Formats: sequence, structure tokens, C-alpha cells
Amino acid sequence: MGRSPCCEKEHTNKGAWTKEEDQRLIAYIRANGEGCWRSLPKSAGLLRCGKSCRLRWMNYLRPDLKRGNFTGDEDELIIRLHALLGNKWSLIAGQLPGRTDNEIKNYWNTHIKRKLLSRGMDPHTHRPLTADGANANANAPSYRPAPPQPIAVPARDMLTMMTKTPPQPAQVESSDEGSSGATSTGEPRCPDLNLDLSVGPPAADTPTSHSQQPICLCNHLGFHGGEACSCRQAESAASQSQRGFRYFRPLEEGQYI
DNA sequence: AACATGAGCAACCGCCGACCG
DNA sequence: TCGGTCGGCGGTTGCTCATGT
Repeated sequence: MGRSPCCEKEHTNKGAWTKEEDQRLIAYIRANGEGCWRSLPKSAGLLRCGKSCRLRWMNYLRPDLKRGNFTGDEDELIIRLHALLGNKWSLIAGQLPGRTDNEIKNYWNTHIKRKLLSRGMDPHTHRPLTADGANANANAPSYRPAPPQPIAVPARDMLTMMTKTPPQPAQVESSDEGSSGATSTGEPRCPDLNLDLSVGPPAADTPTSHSQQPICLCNHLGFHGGEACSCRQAESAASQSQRGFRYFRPLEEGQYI
């Protein structure tokens, strides 16, 4: 039967947005909030596809966006998160306040790929390249050029677990920065990386149920306790509610991401 | 000054899963 | 249960600008 188009293409503008279109979109969202993107263009008087409006708002017009160059810390965080999550740009963006998935994706493709290659790392697998540029493990019979594998479970399962994670306790504002604790979609900065990477059957949903000492994912990524980590708040909340805070298993010796 | 080339980035396209009637 | 709608995501395209020749 086919899928109906998201909007009537013949009556919509395409290409770069004009200042007037931007102003209309901003004014409408300020007045009405983000809502039904499909009907927004008509309501706002824009000759644009709803998807296009959403993209423009999310990637360019949102007031909490951080424009400008990526810092070295952001670079390293993106590399680490990419090693862990693969091309899950939206998840990665969720850990970088003020950055969008599109921005990170572009930055990855234009800068970080090259940076990793210059370090002798394969940007897909995050493993060392051999002298001829091939992946060091490419000849291994069991090697599959799959997305980078997380520490203990396949990325697919990890993401499934992430999506099944119960809602977090209310977040505490960590600073006076307007969007510091959440993305525009309301996602908390750190706890949405509630990666339960433990293996084996799910036991009681508490850290102490794991055989190994659990650590916060932020810890593994190198920013536990830092500005970007709100896990202490989550820990506190979790200890009170006995639910909702998850851990991942630390790297085994010889493992790396 | 004019042209070629490459990098960077905004925007589009198509697919997928969640949701709803 | 099923089909349709919608929002969201990742991959890709194409435009613009900077740099080199």
C-alpha cells in the first residue's frame, strides 16, 4: 500500500531556511511549544514539511544549543561514546548538552574520523590499524566488521535494555545553565545512559546483585563526579527508591573500547 | 583574478518503531 | 490484531566557503 508522504511536497519550500521562516518558527514554538510537527507548518504559516520544521528547530533554532567549536574534552567524550554506542548519534548527543545529533554526526565524519586515523585507530571498530591500513583483526576468522561492541553485551541488547529502563527519579538541577541537566527532549544528561551491561539473568535490580563491584558508566567514560555526571544524584535517589539506577560491568583485563 | 578542489555543514530522504483507533 | 499516522533517527546529498594553483 505504501506509505503516505509526511506532507504535500508540491506546496512546500525546500532548501535553506530564510530569516523570516526562522522567525515564524521560533515565534510559533515560543507561543505554543513543541507539539504536532505535522500540523505545525500550517498553523505557523510556513510552507515547509513538518519534518523540516522539526529538524530546523532541533538542530539550529533551539535556544539551548551550544554553537562553536568542540572542545578537546568533547572530542574525547564523543570518541568514547562512539566506541561504546556506535553510530547512535542521538544517544551520544544526549550526553553532550547543547550539541545535536546532526552536529556530532557531521563533526565525527569531518574531524574525528581523521583524528582517529591519524592515531592509527580504525574509526569504525576503535581498534588499531595495521601498517597497511587494514584493521588489526580483519583477518581473524571470527572477526566481523560489525559496529563497535560494548563491554559486555551486544549493542542491540544494550539499547534494548536502555529503552526498557524505567523512568528516572526527578532530576536535580545541577547548575544555573538553562539546559544543563537535560536535552530539549527532557532527557536527563547522564542517567539515560543507564546501561545495564551485566550479563546473565536479571537479578534484583540493585547494584549489589552483581558479582563484580559495579561502577557508574560515567566513571568508565571518565567524567563520573564531574559536571556532566549526575549519577550521584541518581545513586541517592536509587538508594531511596531501590529502583531505577543501573550499572555496567567494568572492563575485563585486556578489554578495551 | 579566475578557476579547481576540498572541507564543513545544513538539510533532505527513507526507514523504523511507538502509538492509537 | 491490524493498519495508519507520526516522531525520531541515521545515512546521504548538495550547497557554500576557504584554500591552493
